Amino acid sequence: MELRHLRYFVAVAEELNFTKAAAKLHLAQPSLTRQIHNLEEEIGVRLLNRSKSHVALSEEGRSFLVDARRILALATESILAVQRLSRGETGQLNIAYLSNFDFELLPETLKAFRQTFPHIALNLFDMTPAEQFRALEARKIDLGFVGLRPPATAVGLQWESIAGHRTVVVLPTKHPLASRRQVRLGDLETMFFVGMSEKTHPGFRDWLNATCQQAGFTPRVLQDAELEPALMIFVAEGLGVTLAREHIKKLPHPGVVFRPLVPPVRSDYCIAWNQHNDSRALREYIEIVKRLAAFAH
Amino acid sequence: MELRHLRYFVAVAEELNFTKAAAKLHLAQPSLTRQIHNLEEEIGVRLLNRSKSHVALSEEGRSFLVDARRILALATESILAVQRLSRGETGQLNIAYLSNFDFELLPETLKAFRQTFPHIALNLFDMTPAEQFRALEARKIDLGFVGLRPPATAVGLQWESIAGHRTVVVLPTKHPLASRRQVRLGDLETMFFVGMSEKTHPGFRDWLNATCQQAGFTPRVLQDAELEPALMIFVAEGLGVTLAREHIKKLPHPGVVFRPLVPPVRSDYCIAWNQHNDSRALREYIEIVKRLAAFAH
DNA sequence: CCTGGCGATACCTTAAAACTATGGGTCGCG
DNA sequence: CGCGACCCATAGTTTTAAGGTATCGCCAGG
Repeated sequence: MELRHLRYFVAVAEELNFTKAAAKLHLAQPSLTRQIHNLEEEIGVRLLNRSKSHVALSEEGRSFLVDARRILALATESILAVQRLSRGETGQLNIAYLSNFDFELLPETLKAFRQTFPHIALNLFDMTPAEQFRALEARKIDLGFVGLRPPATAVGLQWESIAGHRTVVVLPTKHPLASRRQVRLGDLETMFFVGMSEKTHPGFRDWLNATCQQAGFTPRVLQDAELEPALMIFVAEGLGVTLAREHIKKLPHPGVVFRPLVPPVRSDYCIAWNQHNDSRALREYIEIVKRLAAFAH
Repeated sequence: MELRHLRYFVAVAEELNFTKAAAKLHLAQPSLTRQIHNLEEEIGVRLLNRSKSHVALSEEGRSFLVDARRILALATESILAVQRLSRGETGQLNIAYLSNFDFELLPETLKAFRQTFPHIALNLFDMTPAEQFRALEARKIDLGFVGLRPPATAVGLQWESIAGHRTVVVLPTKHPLASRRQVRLGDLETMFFVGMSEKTHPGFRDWLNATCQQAGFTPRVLQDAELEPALMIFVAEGLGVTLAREHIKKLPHPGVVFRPLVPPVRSDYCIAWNQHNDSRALREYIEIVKRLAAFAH
């Protein structure tokens, strides 16, 4: 059975006259007769009762007509839907971010995107970087504001740095260095550090090591936190110091102070996506992020 | 676009390999390639991303795949459904009756039908005879327990008498004839009658006239009732007498008595259906009614 | 009883689906 | 690094089946 058979059957059912239905289909009447016969033969059910000079739907024909119309409507609607999708008139974009480490670029770019592509649904998900990497690999989300560079274990991901944030030192209030207005990276060489767990922030340790290496030392990490609030608690309790992007200041915590580094140290903020993701909405959104990121510098 | 294109596309989408998909479809690979190309060209959307030696679904392809599967499933399900219908495994039978004038044959036949065709849905509707005739013409119902013979105005209806019910006289308690154990039809010649309205019981007047004609007179009808309970009230109030099938006794009413006719007069009880209705369930049901009706004699 | 309209049938034409053969590219393995 | 296996695309041919023409037979209406 092909859609053609359904189209022909619906036409005959509407006209109840093979000759007229054939004309409407721009078809010769015998061709139509034959196709309907073929259809009835294939499904093994008489759909039309033909007395000489009169055609009527059988009970089965009436029932099948409903289904035939539904199938045809679904087919044309599916074509239109996929065409709309390819023209970018519909679609969705699933974006993940880390609520504890959000910054202006996310709402700005969402607003800009929504203006240009108002018909694309934007879905936001709050995930840790590790969750984002998994979701990107599984194509559950299209783009993640991961911050950290994707670790080597996350295959197939593409990333781009969209900002160079100032790095600050996070200290307990009662820490000797807290009295200074600014801190040199080398001052931290002898300190114990707290960090983010690799389970939730894969690549954090690499980043911390690489950053400290600029001052020629490897940080000694005593304790890992799974989420940012826990990190602040650990620092406040004096378990160690840590480095973080300046945006951590938006998460103030009693017993914790932030001090700028001299000379300033910048750390990348990355977005990541699946390199096999050919979503047009994604491409457009990345363009917007890049443009606004460049503008912000 | 034909269902073939969808079948082929789904196969390729499942295998992500033209050669294997072609084998699964018992098809040469170039044919499959061409059909997919044709499909993409017709709808104007790239559904598959082919790098040399790798096939992947595009975003549009993923979306279209869902629809394609739905359409194919609907198509096969529709065929199965209409086949079940033609085998009598499914279907429905809409039957109307007059609740005020019901008799044993209805529940008996329903029970017998349900035993033989347990998968056919039986829908019952309470309608006046006039409503039943209209519904039969409009094919809203398949069969009506109309009682009366279809009037000439109801075209395309077929009917059959399934019982010859005894006719009784309906009298006010205080009526002179009420004191008799039985009444002759001729005794009613001088009486005033109440009857059923032609609006709700088309053909009632014809039946009443034809019955009285057996005694050589034409009844003088003073008042019409739209429903049976109203008829009983009118008789009780002394507006007139009337004739009815014996089953009217199931509707006792204070101030009303029933008296048999001597010699007995029988009146047909008819079922009616649309002569163009080729429903298998209907045919089977009529057979059951005829069989049980013959048995009841 | 004839005529017009309709569907079925027979036979032919044409379009397109399917096949074979083959090319050229990529990937993986030795 | 090169060879072979695999894979999709293309070209040309065959085959299938959809579409067209002519015509028949049959009912319905005049």
